[in-house]
Amino acid sequence: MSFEKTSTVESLLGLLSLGPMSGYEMRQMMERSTANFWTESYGQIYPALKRMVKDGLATVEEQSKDGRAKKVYKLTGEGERRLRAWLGVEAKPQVHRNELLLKVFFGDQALRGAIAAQVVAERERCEEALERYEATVLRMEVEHARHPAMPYWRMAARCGMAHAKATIAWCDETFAELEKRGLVSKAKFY
Amino acid sequence: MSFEKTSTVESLLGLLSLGPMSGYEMRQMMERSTANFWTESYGQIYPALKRMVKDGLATVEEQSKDGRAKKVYKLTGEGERRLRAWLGVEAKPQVHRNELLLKVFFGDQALRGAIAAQVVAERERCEEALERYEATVLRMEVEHARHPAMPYWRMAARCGMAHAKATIAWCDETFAELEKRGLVSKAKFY
DNA sequence: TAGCACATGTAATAAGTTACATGATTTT
DNA sequence: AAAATCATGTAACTTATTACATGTGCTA
Repeated sequence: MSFEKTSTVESLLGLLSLGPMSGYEMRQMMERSTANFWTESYGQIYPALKRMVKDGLATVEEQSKDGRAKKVYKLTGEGERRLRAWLGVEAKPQVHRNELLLKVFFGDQALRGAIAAQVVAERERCEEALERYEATVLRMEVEHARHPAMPYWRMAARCGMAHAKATIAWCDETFAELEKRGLVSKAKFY
Repeated sequence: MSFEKTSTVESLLGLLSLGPMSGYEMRQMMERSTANFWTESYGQIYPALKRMVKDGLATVEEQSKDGRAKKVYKLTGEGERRLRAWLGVEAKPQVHRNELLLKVFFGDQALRGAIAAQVVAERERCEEALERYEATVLRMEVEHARHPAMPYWRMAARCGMAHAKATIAWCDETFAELEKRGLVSKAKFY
């Protein structure tokens, strides 16, 4: 069993494990559940679905619900096996590029206040992410309280939330240090 | 001033702000300093350097140190301005894909013990990252104690370390929960 | 009737890795 | 003498986003 470099196909298999659905619905579902740590564009989804059918990982059925045509995909046994196999393979360590850290690293070259502004902006982004996580979990708890996968959804969300919280703490600490060093441009923050 | 989607050129400008160097040396330097949050391959570096010279962001000088030829690049005023401008632009929020979280999210489909194993593996990766960060900072403190950029290098490292620590804590908490739910395959961990 | 959500797809472009090709020098 | 490191580069391939093209059905 060999896997591609990225997990586009597997993310779709995972969604199909929750029930048959169309490419459009997959995109939507990602937006409402995994958006904080995984998304796919239509440009990836539709070609991937074609490959999946060709490879026997899913089947298609053209449905015309209310005159509106859609292609509903369904996981095959082979698809399930493939998903399970992928879930058992250790993700190999990959560098996730972090533009903020790159900017901080070269911060000595920035105009006074620029890095402090980056830190403030990052803090805001993290607060937003945290809110998104909280809203997502809350909605899921309400809509799918008894779903067997719920504990896993909660675990995944908690990891993202832990990241966000740690980054917020770092932002505060770092902003304070920049302030102590006189590297915060007053005009912008008081 | 408009920027490309990624910061390959800017990462090279940043390195050149520390002093003139060759493409090979840039790669090496990244490996020894920003490897935890930013790397570039030669396939990116060499073409980018060509573009940079063409765009007036750097100049080249062919040097033959000890009979060995190399191209040493140097930042121009325009290159400096460009770097400073980039440092002042807020990074727009991007989803960084997290394969581990995707696997946890679909963990209900995994074989017993598989997700616990993923969590254990992630914990190890984070411990390693933490060690790399500590070693990097230590080496820098020794080699460049009085470098004006040192405070920024420390800040960047501390952010990465905070991430790693937060993830380790999440791993422990999550492993404990999986254990409580009987989702750890005994054979593998005792 | 205008606009939005539903629905599927492709083409162009961008971004990035890997493997290969080449050759010098230094270390083992 | 072999292997590793220094040094530059390109070609093939993979991955991903964005914009475009097309059309239906529902809602304001």
